[in-house]
Amino acid sequence: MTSEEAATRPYAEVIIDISHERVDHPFTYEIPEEMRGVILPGMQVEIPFGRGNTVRKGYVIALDRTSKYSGSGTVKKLIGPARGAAHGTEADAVALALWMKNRYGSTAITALKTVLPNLKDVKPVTKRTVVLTAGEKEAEEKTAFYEKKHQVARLRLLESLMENPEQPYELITEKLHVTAQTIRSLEKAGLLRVDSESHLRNPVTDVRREEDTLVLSREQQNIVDSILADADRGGSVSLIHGITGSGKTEVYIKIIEGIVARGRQAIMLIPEIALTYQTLIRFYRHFGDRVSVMNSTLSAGEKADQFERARRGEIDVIIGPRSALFTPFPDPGVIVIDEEHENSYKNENMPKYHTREVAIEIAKMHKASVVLGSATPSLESYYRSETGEYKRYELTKRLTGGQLPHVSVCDMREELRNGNRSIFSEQLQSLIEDRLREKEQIMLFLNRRGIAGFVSCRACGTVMKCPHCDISLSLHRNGMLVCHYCGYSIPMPKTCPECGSPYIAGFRAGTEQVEESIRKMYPEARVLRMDADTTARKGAYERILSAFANEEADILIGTQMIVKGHDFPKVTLVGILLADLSLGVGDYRASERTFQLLTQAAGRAGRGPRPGEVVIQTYEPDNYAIVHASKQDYRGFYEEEIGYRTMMCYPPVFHMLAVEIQDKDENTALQMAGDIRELLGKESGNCVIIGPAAASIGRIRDYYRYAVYIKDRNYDTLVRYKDRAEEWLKARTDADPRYSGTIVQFDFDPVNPF
DNA sequence: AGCACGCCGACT
DNA sequence: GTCGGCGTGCTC
Repeated sequence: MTSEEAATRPYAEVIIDISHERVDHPFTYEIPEEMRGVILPGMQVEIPFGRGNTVRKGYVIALDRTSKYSGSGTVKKLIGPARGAAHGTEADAVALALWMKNRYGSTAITALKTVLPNLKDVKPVTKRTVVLTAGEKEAEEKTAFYEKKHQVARLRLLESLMENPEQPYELITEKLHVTAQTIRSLEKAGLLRVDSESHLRNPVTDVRREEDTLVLSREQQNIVDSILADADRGGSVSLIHGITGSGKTEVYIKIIEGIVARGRQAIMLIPEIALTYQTLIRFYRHFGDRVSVMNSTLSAGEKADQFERARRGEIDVIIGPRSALFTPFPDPGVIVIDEEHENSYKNENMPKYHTREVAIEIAKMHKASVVLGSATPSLESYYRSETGEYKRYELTKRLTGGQLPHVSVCDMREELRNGNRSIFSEQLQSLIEDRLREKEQIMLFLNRRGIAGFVSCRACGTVMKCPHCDISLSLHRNGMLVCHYCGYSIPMPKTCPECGSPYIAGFRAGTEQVEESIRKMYPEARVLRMDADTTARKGAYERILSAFANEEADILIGTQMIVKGHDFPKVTLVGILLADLSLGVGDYRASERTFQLLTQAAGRAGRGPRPGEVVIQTYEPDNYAIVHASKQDYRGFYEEEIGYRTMMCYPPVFHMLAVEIQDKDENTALQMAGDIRELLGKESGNCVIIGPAAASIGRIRDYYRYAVYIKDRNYDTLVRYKDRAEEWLKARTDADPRYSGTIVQFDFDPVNPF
């Protein structure tokens, strides 16, 4: 909306900065005359609110010619802008936020804050420079004057400026020991000037833009051409299914290059922790200081700076996790989602959005393209590429030279029958010995889901549990028992609190135990371990990976985190110690997750010239996820899995809404869950309802957790059920104060079990 | 969410 | 007789 147009609309629709359903609707305020045309949608404003007219913050979502308020109260005047100025890109953001509120069921204010992160409290960093304005003659006169008067601070400042007429403010106050007061008085005297320019930090430094001679294969070039042609026709959604090492990154770079050449911008999304240094360097080489990075180590202020730079058109490309999706580019042309199957693309806070869906919505608004890439696409994306909703491209050749690794499956039940009680199969042991002899590297991967370092009594079997959560406590190095959900911690007891037996000990079945076994069996091997414990310190993650890349170790032992996209050419053996552990999780995505994990882990082997070997150890060698992963057969897995999803009415064939209920009182939670089930049962004739079901973790932080699931082919139908449930909930909490403390949240197409 | 108005116990 | 407990209800 232009300023002229805004000036004709004296009423503002404002969302109050309170995240509560009872105030989650627009409030009408009158804009004082002198501010008309200044106050624009997306702007943060201060408004008087409530009986006491407390000054609160709010966000303008629309402007009107006439008051929309029909109640009996009076329309108040807003106070003014809270901070900053509107830029013009916010109108899109407001529309997106309201779309998200409706689709995912959050309050408008949390949706707005997700989409307009620059509205969160951040202090702008300004760079101030002190500039000499006095002429040479005047300056010399004044120098003599100050010298005579023994005004040493002023003298120091002026002399320094005569030598160097433009200096950073901080340099003067710190090195010269000149106070702000002195600078101000010289400014008043007209001798100098303080320039302040809001300076936006760019985390990209010291990387020279180089002529990167990327030569694409025929396969790669075809994809780039096709996607760019689509972009010129108003955009498309494409899935690139490419095996590990098939050169997806080069394709992304070339697509982005094409989009930037058309004067548009690009958003490159990567999973939470997976941004490798090598990938980054390649983007820097290509786009120089026109690219910016966003990651979790940046402060809120630095993140806001990146958004501001994007808005001003100082950069063309942003690389970052989920939150980088909301970069306010003036004309985004492509959104790339790498490793699109990753769970971190689902926001687990409100609004519980999926990055893929929001990206597609943003793309629709801007006639932009979405490019999804993965070696193991999510069932969702592959299914939509089958129905034709997305275009699909295949990258089938490994460019890095190596062939696909040889994969074998070891039945651990048989090992046990043959008297092998160690955690390594005969085959894996002999391969480890071989690789150590050959001075090649090994990765041992433990799928750790489900086994923590829990503590139990050998005498009576009591497991130490958190008193606030349905979770067993895990033993940490410092001798404390810690709950990973609420942080509760107690010192490790000497005797069992139930039976008094001293035989109480940690049941160590994690990576630590693997490390210990390896050290015992192969004392000469150099071992690195990577898990939540060893990466707790900042930078530890990168340190371990680079140590391994520099061949400072022979064996890397780790959990999920070692399989994400890192290239170690010297690795010729990957051992997956307990492949079926993630199958036991029990939600409908367990097989998909297992298949993805195994395929990605196997892909780590043989990235160099030497062929790789992969050993998958399992107790369920016939499980289809394991069988297809061992054959690196995505298509085969997909066919089988989609059959299961279809039969069971699960996503992506159906959509699923999880209504998550939490209360400190178990009966209240259960009652509410039952009532919601009944309500939804009445609403929906033919769709499938499950529940109330106890959550996978029945209690967290003293809140009892239940869920009701409802499935339907049509997403919008589920949105209607959500709206209906919200409305009903409001009435219920009004009528019965027992439920005022009950938390009810919605999760569409859940990715992680509740 | 927060603040005001409202209807019942221990204080000058 | 009043001061104040926090239980409901509204906020443009």
